[in-house]
Amino acid sequence: MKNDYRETVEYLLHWYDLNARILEWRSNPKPYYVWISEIMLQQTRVEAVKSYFDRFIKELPTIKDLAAVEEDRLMKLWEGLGYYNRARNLKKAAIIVMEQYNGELPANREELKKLPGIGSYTSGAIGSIAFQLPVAAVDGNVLRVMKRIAGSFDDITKEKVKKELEEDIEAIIPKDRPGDYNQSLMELGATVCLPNGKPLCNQCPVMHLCKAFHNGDELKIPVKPKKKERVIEEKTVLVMECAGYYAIRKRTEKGLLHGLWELPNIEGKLSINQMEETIKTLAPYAKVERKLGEAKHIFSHKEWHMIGYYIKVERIEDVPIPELIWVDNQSIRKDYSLPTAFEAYRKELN
DNA sequence: AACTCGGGGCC
DNA sequence: GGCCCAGAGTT
Repeated sequence: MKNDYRETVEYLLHWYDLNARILEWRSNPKPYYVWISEIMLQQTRVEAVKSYFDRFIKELPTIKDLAAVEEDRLMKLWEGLGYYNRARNLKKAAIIVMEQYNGELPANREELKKLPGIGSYTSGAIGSIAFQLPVAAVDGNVLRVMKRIAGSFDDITKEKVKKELEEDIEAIIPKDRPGDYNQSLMELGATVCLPNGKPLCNQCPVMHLCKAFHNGDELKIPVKPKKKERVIEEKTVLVMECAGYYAIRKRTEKGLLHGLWELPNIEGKLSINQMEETIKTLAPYAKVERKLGEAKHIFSHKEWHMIGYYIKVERIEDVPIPELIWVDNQSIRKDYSLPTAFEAYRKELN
């Protein structure tokens, strides 16, 4: 279904001029800054990104620096932000930009989209904000705002709906300020046209154009189907300590949190008796000192339900588990990316 | 078209 | 306890 959003342009741009938040990557929209910020902002709120962005740019001020950064350093810069493939793809793309684009991002949406980690939204965002290309940048905010304005009950998780919206936007996007128009839609979605049933319609610069508001449907839109339940995984986490050093290991190559570090852990929740039996076979001279509390960590699609044990080891040689490395707490904090999922047990390290 | 991939903030 | 967030890549 085609929608005409032409009338929104003047109101949204004017509102954006008065209400845009001051953000580092907005004040200085160099392609590299816009790129890094847009990747960080994928599925991530502005407030969470700010400090990561500043640190990242300070550490890796140019695409050349990013292309050369060491994997562990990169993961450390991303630690806690989540979706770690975003960071790996940044580096991959930076190498391609150095080798194929003379060190500068291409000012072309299709070329941008070829780079790892840059899809339809991000290519539109970088294209319009950094290069003033008249292209749409449709994210969750834009879908919500536009479907409310149109009074549309389309299922916004459908790819076709997103594609049609891109076309509708590109039909009316102002050629002199495409990046500002896209950002005005996102800014409105983030600060006024809020999700979860609390839009601030009385503050909205386009409420007179909004069919959802007119019809009293603003809480029913956007339409999304329900998500399926998360899978629950039970784990027993071991805090193994030897003279102030703690055992950690690198997670396997693929899948959840791959390539990051973790506290050693076993499938299933072991009772203290089971733990004592198990430790005999793993490390005969280790002692189960005490039970730690239970903890839960929720990912998008699974939950870890964990129990922990504090295990004391007299000599590292007594633990014949080759994949473990033994590191003091200060080094872990400085050099090893230990995901937030282990936070409850990480507190035991000192 | 469905699944995987993090973490946090807000109700 | 559930929702959603300036989504992209893989299957």
